[in-house]
Amino acid sequence: MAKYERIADDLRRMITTGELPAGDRLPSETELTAQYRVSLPTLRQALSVLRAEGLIEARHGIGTYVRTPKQRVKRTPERYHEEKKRVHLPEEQRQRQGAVEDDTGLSFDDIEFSAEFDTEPASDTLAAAFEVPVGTPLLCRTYSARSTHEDKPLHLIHSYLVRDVAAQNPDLLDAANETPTPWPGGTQHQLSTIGIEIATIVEHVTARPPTTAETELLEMSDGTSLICIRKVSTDTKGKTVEVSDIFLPGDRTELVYTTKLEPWA
Amino acid sequence: MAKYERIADDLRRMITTGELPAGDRLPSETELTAQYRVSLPTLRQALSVLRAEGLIEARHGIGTYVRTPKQRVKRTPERYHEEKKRVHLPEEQRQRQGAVEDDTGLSFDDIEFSAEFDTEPASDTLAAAFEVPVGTPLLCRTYSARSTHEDKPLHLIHSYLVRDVAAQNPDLLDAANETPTPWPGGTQHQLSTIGIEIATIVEHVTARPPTTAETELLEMSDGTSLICIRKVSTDTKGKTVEVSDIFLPGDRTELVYTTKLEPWA
DNA sequence: GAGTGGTCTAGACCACTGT
DNA sequence: CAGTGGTCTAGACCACTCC
Repeated sequence: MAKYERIADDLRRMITTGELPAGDRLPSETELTAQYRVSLPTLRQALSVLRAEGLIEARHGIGTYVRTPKQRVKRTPERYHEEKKRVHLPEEQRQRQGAVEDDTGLSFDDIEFSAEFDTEPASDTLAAAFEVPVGTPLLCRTYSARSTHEDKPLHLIHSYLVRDVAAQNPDLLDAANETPTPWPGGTQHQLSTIGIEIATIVEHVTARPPTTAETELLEMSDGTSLICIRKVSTDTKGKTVEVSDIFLPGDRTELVYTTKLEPWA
Repeated sequence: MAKYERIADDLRRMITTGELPAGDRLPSETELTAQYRVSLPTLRQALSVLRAEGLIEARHGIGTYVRTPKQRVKRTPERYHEEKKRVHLPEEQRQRQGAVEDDTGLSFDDIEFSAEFDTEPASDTLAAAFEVPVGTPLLCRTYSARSTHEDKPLHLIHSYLVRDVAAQNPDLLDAANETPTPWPGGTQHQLSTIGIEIATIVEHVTARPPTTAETELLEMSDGTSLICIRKVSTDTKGKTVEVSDIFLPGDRTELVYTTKLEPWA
């Protein structure tokens, strides 16, 4: 077994048994090289393993610390039921309760919101989902949200609509209607303005390491995973009307799905 | 910007644009050091970034390759409905169709199954879930499955039951009844033998990098995430009767959850 | 045996943080 | 300023794979 693996195993054991409690500072790199009788690069390789596993966190100029688990924001499909119920409420009520607030438990005023609109030709997979030719213009809306109290983004969303369909209500094409506050009532209300009722939402959940760009956008630390949800919304006739890619920081998110089974006769 | 970041960015661009297609071999490390005019450790740092992102894969003694995306096994809560329906079928039918087969589309004979039973004192979180005192003996059952055709495990599961409850049917305590083939009809049938009917299943989904031990157990490669599902099953009276921790390789799994919304009046 | 990636060393300098 | 982690070098040897 390699030296760096032995060191990583030893430190991991100390962390998981609580010998090195969460939040504690590890000895400095030079101290650890002396302790384990290895060169600095070798020691750093051991630390990089633990960093990749999310066990420790290095703070430049300060020290290396045992990471403390983050409070997780729960996200359930209940939000979609609530969003649908809100569609026919008066605007004032729609405005005060949005989907983001459902998830986070934060109030409307605590959330910083940003939206950016763009038009893109449909890729293979998106064209297939919408059942339109590849290259069909899609309205691509990019949303992000962050709490004003906490320092990190809550999510990053790319939402796709067929542009010609969305254009039936020109207000839907203008990002200005979602800046600085989101459209009151969310996407389901937006679609209702062009006669669309969402009947089914399917979420496809995957997870992978973030790219460096995603790490920066979501301000994720090393040793965390990115949860990706492809959300496909279909109307009452079974036609796909919206596709969203939702990116969530894996160390701060928990998805909750409830299945109710039919009772035996 | 650091040299290794420039190199990683350059190679990442070539991969994502298709200039370096999936499956292609990268130039050798010595070639790349010459090309980018850097030392070997610096170049290797650049490659380690891309490996952590899951973009490339090094094969010792052969070369470094652009990774090809894996076929994902879909997993939906539909399995739980099917499992419940099967409980009252005759054993022969139960045996030929198990939950693992539902997920993978593989037939009964293509799956290699292993089970190991153990008794553990309840931890804080498990005790809270079962509403029993901390330290109460729990039956901990560890399952894993792999396809006989493919080479990698499909999942790793720890299933917990209160030991005294399970002991009402001594067959449930004996791993021999699940080796080499799983209990016909799965956990829901097992619980039915002691008068328990599952009414609700809640899945809590999180994702994180695997530890080195988990990487080995599930034969995951670098640059992949671990999907963790804590599955809590409650009976018709709302009592928690089973808790499972399900671990899935993030690069080979897709979770699919469908939400049907109530129509507007 | 030739070529590949994996490990390790000793030492240097830089960048960040706190005092 | 001192102490910390971040980057980089030149060079060595090992382990694996293929011919």
